[in-house]
Amino acid sequence: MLDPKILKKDIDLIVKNLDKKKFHLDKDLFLNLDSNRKDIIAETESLQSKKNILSKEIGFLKSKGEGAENLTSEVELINLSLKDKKELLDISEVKFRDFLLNVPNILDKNVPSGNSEKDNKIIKFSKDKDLEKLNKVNFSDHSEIGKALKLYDSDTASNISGSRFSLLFGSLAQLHRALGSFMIDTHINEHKYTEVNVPLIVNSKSLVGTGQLPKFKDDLFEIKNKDDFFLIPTAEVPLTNIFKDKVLSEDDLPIMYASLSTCFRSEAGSYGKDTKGLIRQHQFDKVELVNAVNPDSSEESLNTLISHAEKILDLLCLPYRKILLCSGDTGFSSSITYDLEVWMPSQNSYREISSCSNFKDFQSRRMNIKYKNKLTKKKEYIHTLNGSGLAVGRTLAAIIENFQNDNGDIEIPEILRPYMNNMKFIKSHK
RNA sequence: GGAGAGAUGGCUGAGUGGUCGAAAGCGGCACCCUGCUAAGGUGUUAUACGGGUAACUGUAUCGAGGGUUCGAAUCCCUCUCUCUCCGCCA
Repeated sequence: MLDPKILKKDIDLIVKNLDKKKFHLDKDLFLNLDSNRKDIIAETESLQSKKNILSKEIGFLKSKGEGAENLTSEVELINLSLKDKKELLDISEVKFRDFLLNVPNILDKNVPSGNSEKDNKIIKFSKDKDLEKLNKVNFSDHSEIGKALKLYDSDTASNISGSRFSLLFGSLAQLHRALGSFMIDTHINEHKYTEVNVPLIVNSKSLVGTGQLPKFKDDLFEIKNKDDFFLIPTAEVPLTNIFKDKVLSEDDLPIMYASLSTCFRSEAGSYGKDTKGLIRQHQFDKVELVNAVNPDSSEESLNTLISHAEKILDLLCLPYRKILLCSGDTGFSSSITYDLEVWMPSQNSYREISSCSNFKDFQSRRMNIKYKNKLTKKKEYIHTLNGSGLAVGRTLAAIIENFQNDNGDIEIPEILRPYMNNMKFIKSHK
């Protein structure tokens, strides 16, 4: 949520900024809502004030044993018009807040202008990009490889659940589990995150806090027989909401939480896209990194956060590139987003495997997360950031495709072998 | 799922219809004092939204929402959450 005061003050600048995000901010509507609300507040409060004064006087008179019928009937009259005013006020407050909740975050000055992913800016390629490997022999899709090994089955999964679900068997299931463990272990041990085990079901308030609601309800799975339960689309939601309504001490910042969790997305509107394999599932595992930081250091924190995600790709020796998303591709809540994209040989392209964003005070304003600033002695909004470190299913897919040998076996990246009983290859399941 | 108890400021905890944004203690902050020194004293200490250059001022907030009343932390209703006991259960 944007600060309504700043929005009003810099409205023309903000309209321009959000224009680049392909959001049209209705300036007149906002100014109207704002002044309308203020007028009603003023009227309501002056009535309320009158009422308070009179009521006190009645109390005073009665304590002296005197009658106060005149005053009582006067207050009754005030109450009548107050009731109408309060109804108007409620309506106007709700409209005002709804408006604000639907306005996206403003873009960081470093975000390049652009409309679609074509305008995203490539920042760098991974060091050990193995071109020989990239151009190698076999371009089988990971799902084909998995099926050939008899360790992957989407047909049976769709009987059990429906489309966009998978079954993994044997050493492929083990590799999947190893990946999750390796990632979270690395962040805990090397990057000093605190591991958190989170609820996979959250209420709508939490989703409003992080920005999935009210605008993106269609992307979520809602639980039908229970009021106000949603499956999390990412652990970002519970992790960031840990801080909701808290005032943190400046000394505690930054707070770094990491969680390996299952995520659920309805993938509405992506019919026909990535229908094969593990790339776009209704259910997938992901390690999520969330930082709560001092506003002064959020830019630096984003770079560090990205390096944490990159570290995983480096350790796995997967080829990737780092992308700065253009204005049109940057998400609703984000001010600036970098993606990491892993090389997928079968698609001859890079695919998103991590998305790291600085939300600045957009989420903390929605969630009311503050810290006590030692210098100003005021409570101020913190900055929140998050990133995937990494999406486990997509990483598994990338490993299958990038580490496939000519004979069809999959070589297990060295760093994962301790998690796999020192197994070196995944061979076909007989 | 059944039975009961509860939810008050950063924390503990008083407060059952008016002068209560709320006693007291702890904690925090500021200043002062000092041969009782891991001490003492004094003051101060919430948030949001209005109005005002400002000093300041108005309104709201005692889990949430509704109701009774001229007036609600206090009475009534609904909901949420927490705790205790019973049942069930990974």
